Amino acid sequence: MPTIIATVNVNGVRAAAGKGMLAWLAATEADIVCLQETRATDEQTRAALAPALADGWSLALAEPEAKGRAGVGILSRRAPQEVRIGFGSKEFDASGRYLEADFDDVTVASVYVHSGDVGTPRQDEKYRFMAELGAYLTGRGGEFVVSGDWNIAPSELDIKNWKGNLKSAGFLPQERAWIDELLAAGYVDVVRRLHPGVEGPYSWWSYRGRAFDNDSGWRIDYQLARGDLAARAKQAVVERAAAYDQRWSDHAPVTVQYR
Amino acid sequence: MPTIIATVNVNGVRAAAGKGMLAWLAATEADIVCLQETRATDEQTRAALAPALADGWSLALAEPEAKGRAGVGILSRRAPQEVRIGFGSKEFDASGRYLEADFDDVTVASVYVHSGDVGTPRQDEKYRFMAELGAYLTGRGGEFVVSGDWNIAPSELDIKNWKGNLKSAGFLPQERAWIDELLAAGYVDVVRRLHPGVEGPYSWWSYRGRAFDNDSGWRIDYQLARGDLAARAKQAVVERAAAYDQRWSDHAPVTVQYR
DNA sequence: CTTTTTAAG
DNA sequence: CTTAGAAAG
Repeated sequence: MPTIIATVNVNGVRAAAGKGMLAWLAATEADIVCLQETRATDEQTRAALAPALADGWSLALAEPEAKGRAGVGILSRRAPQEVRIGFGSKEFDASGRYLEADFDDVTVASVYVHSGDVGTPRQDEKYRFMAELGAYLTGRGGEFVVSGDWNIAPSELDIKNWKGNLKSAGFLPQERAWIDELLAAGYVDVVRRLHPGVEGPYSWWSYRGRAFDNDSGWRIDYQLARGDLAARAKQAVVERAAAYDQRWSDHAPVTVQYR
Repeated sequence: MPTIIATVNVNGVRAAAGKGMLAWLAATEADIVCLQETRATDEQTRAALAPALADGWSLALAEPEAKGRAGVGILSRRAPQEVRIGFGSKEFDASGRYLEADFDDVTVASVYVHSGDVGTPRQDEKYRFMAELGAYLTGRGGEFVVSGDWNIAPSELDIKNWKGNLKSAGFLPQERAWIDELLAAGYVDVVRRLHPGVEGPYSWWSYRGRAFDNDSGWRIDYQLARGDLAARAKQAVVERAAAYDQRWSDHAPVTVQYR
C-alpha cells in the first residue's frame, strides 16, 4: 500500500496554524506529517492544531523543555502503535528534537537538528547532537525513515550560493561529512535520489531580503530512509507552491510517496 | 500671552507615531507637549517624529540609558532657550526620566515616574526616585510647571476602583503622602484645581479587559505648577476623545491652558 | 525578517 | 493587553 510522508519545519506551530498551515493540512494527500520547531508546549500545539485533530488526525509530540524552542511532532491519519521520545541521550532527549512512531511495518522519526551558529556555544551543541544522533542512527536497522530539518545542506547542489557559504553553519565540511557518514551507513536521501544532479529542490529560504522570490534557498529538509522503504520511494516534491499563496513558514513541506 | 501645555505618556513613540500620535500633534493647539516613555534612542525618536519636526516642532530629549525603557521629551513650537537633563541625581539623571526646558519667563519639566510594582526591586527604586526628585522640586522656585506621568493617583477621586487598589502600586499611602508634600510645598495640581470634587478626569486606562470602554481609569498624569503660573491655569482637559478614534497610547494627553 | 520570551507597564 | 529587546533561527 502506498504511504505518503511529508516533513515540514513550521517555525512556530501557533503562528503557522494562523497563516495557512491548517488549510495545507486539510488539502495534503500525506498520511504522515513530521513537524519540527513547533515552539510550543504540547497543550499549546494541540490547541493550535485543534481543527486538524477534530478532522481525525492523530498527533504525537516531543515537548521541548525550553519554552518557545524546538519541539517536534508526528501527525498521522491513523494512530501509531507506539511512540518514543528521544534516542537515549541524557543531554537531548528532553529537548524536543527527536520522536519516533511505529506504523505497522515501518518506523517514522521526526528530527530537528538546530542551526548552530558558527562561533557560538550552539555550534558545539550541534556537534554533540550530531555525534549522539549519528551513533544511534548508524546502529539502527529495519524499515525506517528519519524525516526532518537537518540544518545541513549535503552538497553544493543543495544550496544556491554555496561558494559564499563555505564558512556558514549548515554547509561546513564537518557537517557535510556527517551526512555522508549516514549515507555510507545505508541511509538513502530519497529526495536527492529522485532528483539526481539538479540544483535543489530547496526547502528553506531566509525571511531576509528577497531570498524566497529569487529561490535563493537551501535544501536542508529531507528524508533519510533505509531498508526496503528506501527503494519504495517513487516521488518526492517540495511543496513550494503550497507555501507561495500565503507563506506560513520559512520552510516548505517535503513530501515523498512510498509505494 | 496664553500658553497651552500638554503632557502625554506615549508608551513607545515609534508605535504611537504609527497609530495616530502624529495626527493628534498636527491638530493640537498646544504650544508645548511633554512626552514620557518614548522608549527609544534620540535618533529613533527623531525618526519617528520626523513629520512633526519638518512641520516646525522643536524637540528636546532625555535619552534613556536602558534600551526600550523610559525616555522623556519636550516638543515646542519655538525652541527653548535652554534645556537641562536630570535634576542632579547620580542614579537617575541618565535614565531618561526628567528634562527641563526654559521658555522666556517659564520653565517646563517633563517627568516620568515609573510604575514600581509592589514587592519588586522597582518599588524601592521608585521610592528612591521620589525622594531625590521631591527634594529637588521642593527646593525649586520660580515660574515652573512639572508635567508628566507621576504613576500615583493622589486621592480617592483619582482612581475608579480605589478600594480595590489600596495595596496597588500607584495608590499606596506612602506614594500619596509624597504628592501631598509637593502640594504643601507650594505646587498646585492645576487639573484637580480646575475640576474640583469630581471623579477623574482619568488619564490612563489599562489595555487589559474593558478598562477604557468602562472608563475604569486612573488620574496619574498631571501638571504641578508653582508661582504665578499656577494661578494662570484656566482650563484643563484630558483628551480622551482624541485618543478614542484610534487609540495610540494607554494614556491620553492632559492639556492645560495658562492665560 | 520572523517567532517566541522576557521585562515592564 | 501592549511595547520593545533578546535569543534563536
